Amino acid sequence: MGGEVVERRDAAESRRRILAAARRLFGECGVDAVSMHEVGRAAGVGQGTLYRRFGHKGDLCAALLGEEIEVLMREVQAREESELALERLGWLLDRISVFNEENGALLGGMRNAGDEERRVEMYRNPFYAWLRATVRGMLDRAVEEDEISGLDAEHIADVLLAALNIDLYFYQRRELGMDRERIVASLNQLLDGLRA
Amino acid sequence: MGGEVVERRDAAESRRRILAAARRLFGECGVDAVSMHEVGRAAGVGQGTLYRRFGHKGDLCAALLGEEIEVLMREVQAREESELALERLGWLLDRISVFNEENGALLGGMRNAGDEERRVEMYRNPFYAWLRATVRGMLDRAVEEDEISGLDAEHIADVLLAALNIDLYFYQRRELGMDRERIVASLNQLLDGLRA
DNA sequence: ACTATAAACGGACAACTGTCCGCTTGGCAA
DNA sequence: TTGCCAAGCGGACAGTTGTCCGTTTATAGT
Repeated sequence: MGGEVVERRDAAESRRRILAAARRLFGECGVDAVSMHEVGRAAGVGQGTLYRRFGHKGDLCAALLGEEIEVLMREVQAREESELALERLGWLLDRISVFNEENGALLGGMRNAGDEERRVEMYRNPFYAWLRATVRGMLDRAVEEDEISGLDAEHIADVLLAALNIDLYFYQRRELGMDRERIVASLNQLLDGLRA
Repeated sequence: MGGEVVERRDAAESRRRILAAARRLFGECGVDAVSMHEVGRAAGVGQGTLYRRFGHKGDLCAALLGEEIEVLMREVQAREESELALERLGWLLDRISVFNEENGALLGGMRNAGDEERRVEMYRNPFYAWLRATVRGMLDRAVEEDEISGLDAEHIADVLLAALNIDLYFYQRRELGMDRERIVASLNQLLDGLRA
């Protein structure tokens, strides 16, 4: 196992240049206004090289989010076992809304998809899988500790995350004028309803 | 008011031909495998004509769904006032899951989007707006009648609909192996938690 | 019937995505 | 050091989306 072959030096350099160029261009012009060709040109690599590393713009966004995601994961792990599971879950939902506020552009970039395969790919993404497993774990724990009862934790984990998906979130924030606190509070009320 | 100018005869004929061609091609090859140019060619109209009527493939899918949507709307209206609001809502969620099963391909086509504008457009779509208003109305009614209490109906309406969005639905059905009944039952449990 | 004109038409075109493939090169083994 | 070759590279290219604009046509008014 662990057949991980190390990346060749030129390949690592290309990856670094691509990510740097993408970070700069996305920041300056917005994700949607930058084409993959522009990223390649700015990074000084050809299309083949670009697409070899990142199959599409969403991959690039996901890679750029990597660092932020690790911060989030560490914060979650640091809280482990420190309080009631349901309170930790409430905190996580709040934290995800903050993540949305801070990383909306890249999260949005990950959701651009031209066919069903791409759209479903979102849910297979390791970040989503981790969130899903984490939320589900908290729900399971809350059931074990008799904080709540009678729910399908696997399904409800998806429901809670769907409620915070970036497209809906932006729509609610910008077009419906809801604020972050209201959205989080409403989800917490929903969880409260499950209290045993 | 009602400044509705009638569609010119040639325009109406084009629309008819486009919808017929799209219905056939989407049915035969799947929405994603058919390009807008192919639809135009099959319909015997140019690109200009095609895009004049339907700004993008999602519009075309929405138009093809029109009839099914009207059936759904009439069914909902027929149930009006016939029972407790919360039961009507439970029924509607079940009905939406059936709609997903039957119209997944076209619903999916409406979600293909290459930028944020397009992604948010989904929520402005009249069908979504109607669903949203309907679910919210049922929740408001349930609060009035003291069936439930303490919830943000406007927000929860979006949550319930997000829980049934076609991408998540397909993922749960096909990759997680959940069945329709389980998904609907879990949402109903969630609603039960809100009972006063 | 005739004319004016707004609406509709169609296809060329520009931009973007993603793939393919022949050339180049880093790194290992002899 | 040399030679090998898998990995990497780049840019041409095919397919798609969506726009633009010169031409045609339905229809209302005379």
